[in-house]
Amino acid sequence: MAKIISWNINSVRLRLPLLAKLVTQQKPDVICLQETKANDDVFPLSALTDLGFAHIAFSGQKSYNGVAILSKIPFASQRVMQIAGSQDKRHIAVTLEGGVELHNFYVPAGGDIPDVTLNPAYDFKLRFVEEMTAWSNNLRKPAIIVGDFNIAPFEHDVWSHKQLANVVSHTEPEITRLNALKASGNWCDVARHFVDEQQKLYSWWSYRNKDWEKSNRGRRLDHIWVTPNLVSNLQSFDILKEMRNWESPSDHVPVIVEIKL
DNA sequence: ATGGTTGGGGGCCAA
Repeated sequence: MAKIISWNINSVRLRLPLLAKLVTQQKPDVICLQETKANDDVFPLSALTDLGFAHIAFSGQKSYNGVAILSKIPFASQRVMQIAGSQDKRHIAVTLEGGVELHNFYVPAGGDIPDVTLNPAYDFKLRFVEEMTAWSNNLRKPAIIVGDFNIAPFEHDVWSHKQLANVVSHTEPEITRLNALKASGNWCDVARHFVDEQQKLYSWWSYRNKDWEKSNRGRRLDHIWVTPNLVSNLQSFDILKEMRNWESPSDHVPVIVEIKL
């Protein structure tokens, strides 16, 4: 059984102490990070190796984006994709020893205005997910995709379906495209495999709130999906909500799957 | 309708 975590860490260097605490508490085999916000030459490789991860793949850039996979399981191979014509570091993939492909994505947030003619970032986000779909169609199986998809697809993936209907992350064009991606690989949404669709489920709470826990205006932006042939291998799913109250937290909390590889 | 906070990096931009 392998425990795999996906977490938008919002600066890998700033949050090394939280990462250490997470590793101590959860003892994961693999951690996929997004928004490392560090160029490769300042990536804290030795500190992460010291946390027990002998195998680390990373692809970063200065200030923005950046992804990494920390693993106790060896990699048979690793690679990155450039998506939607961008140089952004938003994807990294490894083939885990045993043959399962693990893909880690940081989907663009898409800016504030949900209009492709007024907001190039929103257009980029939609095209990014469309290109993921084209990629997914040609994927060899079995595979796991994780990451900050920056889209909350279901009604109860947001605190208010009505109030967020025109807010980027929960708009119809985004959800339509995410559903197309999901259908292209017949992907299993692991969170909703374990937790009923009618139950509220969030992985992100804005910093711009006096009391995130009391207002509880969350969104489920972080996802773990597996190919159909891995569904019977799923053991558990969890969202580490309490980590949002740790000192100097990310605005995202880790999502966790246990799966037989 | 607006603003609220955070991180990186040294300007504001992105989230």
